Amino acid sequence: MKQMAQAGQAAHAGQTARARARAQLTGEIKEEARRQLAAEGAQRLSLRAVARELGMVSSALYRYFPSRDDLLTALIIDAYNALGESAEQAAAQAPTTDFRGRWHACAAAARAWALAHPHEYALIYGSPVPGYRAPAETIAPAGRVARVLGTLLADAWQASEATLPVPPPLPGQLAAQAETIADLIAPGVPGPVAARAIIAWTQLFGMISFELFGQFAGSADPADDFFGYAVEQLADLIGLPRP
Amino acid sequence: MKQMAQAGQAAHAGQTARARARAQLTGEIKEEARRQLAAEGAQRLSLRAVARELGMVSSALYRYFPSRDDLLTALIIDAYNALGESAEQAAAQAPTTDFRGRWHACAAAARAWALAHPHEYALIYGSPVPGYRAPAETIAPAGRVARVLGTLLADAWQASEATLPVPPPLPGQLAAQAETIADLIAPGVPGPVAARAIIAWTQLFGMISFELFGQFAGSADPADDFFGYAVEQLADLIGLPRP
DNA sequence: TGTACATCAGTGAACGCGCGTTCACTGATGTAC
DNA sequence: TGTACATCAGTGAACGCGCGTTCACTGATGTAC
Repeated sequence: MKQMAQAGQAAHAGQTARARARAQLTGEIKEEARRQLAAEGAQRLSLRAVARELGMVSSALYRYFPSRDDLLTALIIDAYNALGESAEQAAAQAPTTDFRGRWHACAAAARAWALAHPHEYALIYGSPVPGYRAPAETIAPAGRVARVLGTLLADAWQASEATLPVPPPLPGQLAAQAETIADLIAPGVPGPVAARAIIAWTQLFGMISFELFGQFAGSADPADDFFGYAVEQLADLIGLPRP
Repeated sequence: MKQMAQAGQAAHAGQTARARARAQLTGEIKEEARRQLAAEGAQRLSLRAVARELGMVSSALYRYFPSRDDLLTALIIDAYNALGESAEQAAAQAPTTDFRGRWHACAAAARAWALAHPHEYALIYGSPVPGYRAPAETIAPAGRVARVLGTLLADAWQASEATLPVPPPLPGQLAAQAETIADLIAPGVPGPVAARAIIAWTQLFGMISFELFGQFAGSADPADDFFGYAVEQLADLIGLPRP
């Protein structure tokens, strides 16, 4: 029995049956919670409903998540990771030296993911859930899309340092903030360029939110062409070379 | 008695005591609801708590608002109007021909209002409240900030038609959408310029939302300088003449 | 100007709902010797 | 290899809460003649 467990597949190596069951049920709980989140939105997500759907008693969930907020946190982290992964993979499809292509792919993937998972998007980029404070573990996953942008910008800068234009110096605190960000996710890129990348990043999610939350009704809706156009303008703003 | 009422102040002219009492209580209900909204957020706003605070029985509120959603709608309209009015007034402070000044003032006022009323801002620009559908009466108030931008843009365009650059034509559906918007709020402005104004408008609220919802933590926080810088970049993008 | 009737505001009780969380418990799984 | 004890998962009942909305009612305000 013990030998069987030890000789099991790599994923289960060394795990007892109990540990395996626990891992699987934890996954199932998150899956069901995600389903309800997608169907109803974050504030309608309840532990009791999740338990009901899984055929368990509600108190049993407390063996897996110490409170509703912890379940929410897990979903938030998953959402950031899913969005980030989708942006990373899309950007990786474009040729490494096609910086504009990478940026367009990243932006389009983020938008597509958001449109496909509106409630999960709202959970991470919408109004904060009242009474909930995001713990530190969410920070890293939350930065993945920005990192994609930072990386391709750094690559672009390194590839054509001499030909890219450097914008004028930045005002006040922004100079230091932009340098910090550049050091962190786009090493080698000058602050003024990084500041414009922050604009692009903000604009990207601003557009997605507007589209998803219905603010484009009567203007840029449907937003496909507007989105593409704006992304192109942002590429110009941060100085990505035209192919 | 009747004569007194008829000879009353203009605001009350022709109103019976009952009608006046009704108008005032309606106002007090909204005020208290706004207080709770500001303190706790939209999903914690409850009819019962409002009634309690006003010393009424909860069912009495149904004489004033047929349901919780109707109260929410009233608050949404008020919020759009307060934000819009504050942007309009700020923009009107700048000299009419200082188009950049008007844009900066409008943007700064919108941001200031949002920071001062975070939950009201979240109510109108955050994730939609699940199960709630905004009725048509919210559309006009929702457009007031955009209208400020449209008006100053139209003014700028009219004042210096010859010297402003016209961007290249727009792709796909966007051309028609931009023309429609221009006709509606910025008559005389070419579509490609209007499209960039939509970008500016999106970016404005994208930044405010990011700041309010905590996404700038670790990058552009505090966001004062970043905000001013971005607004300036947007002025360049839409081609507002430098003073 | 006074009276009869209609309208309306506010009351208090009730309906029916769902929620998060705690707690003492049973029985199965895992571990140490 | 077998036994004794410790750990853990899941149960079922309960606590205490607050919510939106309905309904029959009382008494005050307004209106028509």
